[in-house]
Amino acid sequence: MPTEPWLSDQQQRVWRAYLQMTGMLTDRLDRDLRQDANMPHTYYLVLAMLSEAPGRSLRMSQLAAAAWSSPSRMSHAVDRLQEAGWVERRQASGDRRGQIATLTDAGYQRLVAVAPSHADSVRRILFDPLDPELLDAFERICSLALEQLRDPDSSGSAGTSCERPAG
Amino acid sequence: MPTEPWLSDQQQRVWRAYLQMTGMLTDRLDRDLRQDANMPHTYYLVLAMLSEAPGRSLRMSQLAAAAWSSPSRMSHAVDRLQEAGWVERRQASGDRRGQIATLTDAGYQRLVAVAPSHADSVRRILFDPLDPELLDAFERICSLALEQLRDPDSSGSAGTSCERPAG
DNA sequence: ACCCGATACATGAACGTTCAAATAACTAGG
DNA sequence: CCTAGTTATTTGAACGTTCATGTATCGGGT
Repeated sequence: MPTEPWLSDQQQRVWRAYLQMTGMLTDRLDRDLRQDANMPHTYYLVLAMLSEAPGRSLRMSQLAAAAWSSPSRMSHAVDRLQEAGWVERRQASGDRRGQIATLTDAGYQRLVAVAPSHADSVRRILFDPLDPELLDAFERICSLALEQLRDPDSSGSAGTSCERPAG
Repeated sequence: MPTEPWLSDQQQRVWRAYLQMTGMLTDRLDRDLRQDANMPHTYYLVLAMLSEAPGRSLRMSQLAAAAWSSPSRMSHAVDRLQEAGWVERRQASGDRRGQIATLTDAGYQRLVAVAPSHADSVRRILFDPLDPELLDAFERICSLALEQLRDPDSSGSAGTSCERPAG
């Protein structure tokens, strides 16, 4: 029903390049962060989001939304970050169900100790090679995909016929 | 030492869009594949790579390379795929250390049953919104990043000073 | 006041990935 | 040969994520 089945040769080529690129990039960032700060990239994002929030604090649900994480994942993550002494939990005033996560001084120091080399890696690998035109294009590509991802339509199976697997 | 510390505002914006886009996309694909075929996306890739190989077979190390996976991960993955009856192991002739993974008929049928809707999702979300220019740009962006990632230089810490975390 | 559903978060088991280490087989030098 | 070192693959424990479920708490109706 939609436009066409399968991917064109170029689309297929780009898709595989995309898969390899994102895989290698997250691998690299994750490995570096684990070496430098003993935490995975997702945990780094939690600290970064908290550091930007007023009072370096966010309710669990807001923190999960900010880091594009599920509530359950954030619960586990804050468990670990709390054990490490980088985040604290506090009861929310007004709503006794609410929990507020706060970045500790130790957590902030950890963050600022690691952030420069992390940001530098991202810039060197991903952005330095792009001229302004390509950067604009990259922004549009991400925005367009996000638009599709946020639409409630594209879910479930829509398969037609089949000859090649098209990994 | 390198060009500049941190990211520009636009780079920061694009980086976060990229993080959210890749996260949501892999989530969506992984969820769909688990529902349709009871396997994660990485396992789908294993089947897809095997299906394209001569004799639908590859040595473990080649399979790992084709799917951009570690040897250990592939070993565990083939364990599971073997339990499911989608892949078989066989001794390599000539090198008694070698193991050859082969896609079974059941595995191939599973693959072709799932592939259309999977490819369709990828196309709808990622490629349909792109005009030819943007698709070209996307290809160049991925290639440039991969070039950086393959270079042996960009590793370890290169941090300078710090004010914002720049998640 | 009570009930019903929704909301906020936590819990625990299952799963996939990673890491370090182990096993086994090949290869080259003495 | 035989030893030392390398290569191919496996193993098991630790970790992070997911899923289904559990436990409070809030809000709106009656």
